[in-house]
Amino acid sequence: MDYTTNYAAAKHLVAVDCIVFGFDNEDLKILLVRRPIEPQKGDWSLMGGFVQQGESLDDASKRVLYTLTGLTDVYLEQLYTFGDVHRDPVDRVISVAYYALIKINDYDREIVRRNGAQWFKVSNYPRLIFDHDQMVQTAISKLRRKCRTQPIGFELLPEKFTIPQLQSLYEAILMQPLDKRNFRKKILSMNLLDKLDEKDKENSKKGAYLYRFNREKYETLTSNGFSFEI
Amino acid sequence: MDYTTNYAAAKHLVAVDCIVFGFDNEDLKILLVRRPIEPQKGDWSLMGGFVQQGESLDDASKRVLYTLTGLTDVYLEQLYTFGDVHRDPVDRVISVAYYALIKINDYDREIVRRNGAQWFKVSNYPRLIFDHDQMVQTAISKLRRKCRTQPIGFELLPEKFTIPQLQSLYEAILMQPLDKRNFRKKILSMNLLDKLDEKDKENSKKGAYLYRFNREKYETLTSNGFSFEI
DNA sequence: GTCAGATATTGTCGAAATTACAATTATTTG
DNA sequence: CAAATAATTGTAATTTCGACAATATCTGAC
Repeated sequence: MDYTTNYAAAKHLVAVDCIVFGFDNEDLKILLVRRPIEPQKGDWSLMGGFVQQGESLDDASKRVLYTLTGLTDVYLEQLYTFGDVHRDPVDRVISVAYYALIKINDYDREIVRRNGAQWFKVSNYPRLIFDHDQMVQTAISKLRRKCRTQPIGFELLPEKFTIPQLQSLYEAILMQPLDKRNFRKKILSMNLLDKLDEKDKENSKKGAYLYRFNREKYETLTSNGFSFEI
Repeated sequence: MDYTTNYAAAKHLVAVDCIVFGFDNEDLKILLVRRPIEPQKGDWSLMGGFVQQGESLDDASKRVLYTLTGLTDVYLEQLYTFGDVHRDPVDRVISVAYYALIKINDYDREIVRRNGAQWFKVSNYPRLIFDHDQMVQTAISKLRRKCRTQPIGFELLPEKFTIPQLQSLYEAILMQPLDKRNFRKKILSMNLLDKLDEKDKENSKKGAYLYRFNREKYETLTSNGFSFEI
């Protein structure tokens, strides 16, 4: 910041809003809440909260996410800051949007229920308050771009997952079908997955082998110039 | 934003800081100013200013850039919001960083001189106040990533430019030499440049043909599924 | 006016990556 | 044991990428 203008300093309300993504082996979803106060009480919205004195933006986003899901230590990244003067029709509020990638069954269902939260497909979710729809679209774009060059998709899957599960995750994010043989070839050729001796039999009669993402391998390869690419 | 927490609202100083990039046919550069007030008066810093009541973030960044360079209508994009509590040792200030790409000879030299501004190579610039160094590094990373998939490099070149000029811009941003034949082949194969009948003779005896980026062609191609890639 | 110097411009070939495409395997259930 | 379901595997054609060097054009010096 700087003091090089002739303008007097002005203080602002600053909020964080969280786009929480999950994947249910079928669709990419976002977690929405019903706004508990006026104006627009009861309308669907992102989960948010004001940044406190002595609280960093990252800490505020973690707090908001914890309040909603009971989760800590999840993938959480700053997305964009929305600062139009009238984005909130009542007060002028600058909002820093964050997006989180969570394993959809890991959150505390009780806390979520208490918050009136609900999962919606990103392909079909209700009208949101203010500019929250723009936030969601920005987040989807970013996720779609980023998942191609960074191994962040795994944040949306359980620890152990199958190749077809991983493929359908990518298909849901990218909104396009992928070739089974080519997908498997590519992902396995990167040598980032450890094949386990277990099979998942929930989704097929034959059963599919489970794999685990090996972050250490990823970091070793990356430091040697490797770059992830789907 | 939301009111769903038990915390009382707190207001914050919000600033914008601008990383201004230029290219002098040789090096990628940033424009820095000397901080005019205490603390750390006289130290090098990014140009910044506080966000006013009734002023959007985008407008604030445009104002700061205009104050520094006299320019309007330049490429200006939000980068990241820096919100650590003690990033400014005196006051708690949340800063939204923007980066600008300008044609290095287009700015008003008088205004720049009055601001005590100076261009520095991104490969060698002085220590900056607060977390401004982190801002610059974040901006360079973003530029390096983005210039490969979006035609933003042209913002740093004059209206008319030669292929070797364009190549040395990319070499400066990416910090790696590129093959002349392959570069020319690739860029021309995209059909985004109009070849002019003029030559630039400043930089060589033979002279190099001038080209112009054709934004309409780019948009047509893009809407047909084309994607820019260096 | 000729030569040296400097940069612009052009093409080919082998390697690597990408794409398209279909049969077989393993298991469960009726 | 037949049918149904999803997982798993390979190959060939195409395209893209990367490496690599000779020629063209102009200026300025002599």
